[in-house]
Amino acid sequence: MPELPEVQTILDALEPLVVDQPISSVTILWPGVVERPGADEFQARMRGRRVLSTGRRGKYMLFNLDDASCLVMHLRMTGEMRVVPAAEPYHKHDRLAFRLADGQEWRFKDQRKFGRAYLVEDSAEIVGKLGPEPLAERFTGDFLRGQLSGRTAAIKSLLLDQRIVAGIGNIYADEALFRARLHPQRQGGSLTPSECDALAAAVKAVIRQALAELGTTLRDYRRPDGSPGEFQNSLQVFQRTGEPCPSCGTPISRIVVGGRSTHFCPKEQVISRR
DNA sequence: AAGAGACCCTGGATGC
DNA sequence: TGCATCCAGGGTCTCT
Repeated sequence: MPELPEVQTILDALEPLVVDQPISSVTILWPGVVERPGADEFQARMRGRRVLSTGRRGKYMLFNLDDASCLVMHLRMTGEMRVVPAAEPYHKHDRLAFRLADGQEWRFKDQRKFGRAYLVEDSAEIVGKLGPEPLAERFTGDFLRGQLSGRTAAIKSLLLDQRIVAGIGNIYADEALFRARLHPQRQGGSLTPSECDALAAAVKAVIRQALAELGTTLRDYRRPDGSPGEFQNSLQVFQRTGEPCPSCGTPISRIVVGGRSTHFCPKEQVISRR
């Protein structure tokens, strides 16, 4: 499932292939992929456009276009981006394709049809309500403490709330909570200042490492050249149920928090001390 | 306002 | 072997 490190890795590979290439035609293979405007208008307005630069906010990809509009895309669960020769047959799960001037085709493939494209005048229409980037200077323990104040929901659920911090999904939430040695069901507002500091630092560290290792490939995530990431080899708790905690050897537990599978060390991540 | 749960989807895994 | 059911989860929506 693409989270911040996967989205950034994909964008880094995609950028040199799509920037400055006029889009000569747009093929919508499944109309539901276009969230706004309507499919016909999307097709008409994208034709002839050129990507000037790319960007990212949380898990959203931003493609800044030459008419000052912005193509915003979200991969959700199973979205993939590839750039292939235009003559290559479509895959069953291809949903959207942009024909580029150099004869290549930029394709969006998405088995489960959760991914979306938005063509907007201002990207803030889509990403305006997101919290800070985890690697931003303003994402600190103090900031986190302010956001968590009074909140009774599980810290795991709050880490997944994109309005608090943008880009974290199920994998990195579990990994960060393990690194900070916090139980995923701790109430957000119960975290002490030092625990907030530790959690903010853990989030930054896990995101930095996952970026360096080009993301986590468990199933569907692929870089645009088809190769997998490497962070799956660095996972300490995620999807390691029953395997020994890398720190103390206790078998990793799996529970459901906020409807999401959650993995943690039951000995080192406890709800209350003593 | 905040929190909990449903919903959207497909296909792989599991169970009978 | 074949069929039904469960499960994965990001974001949005509804309900309380």
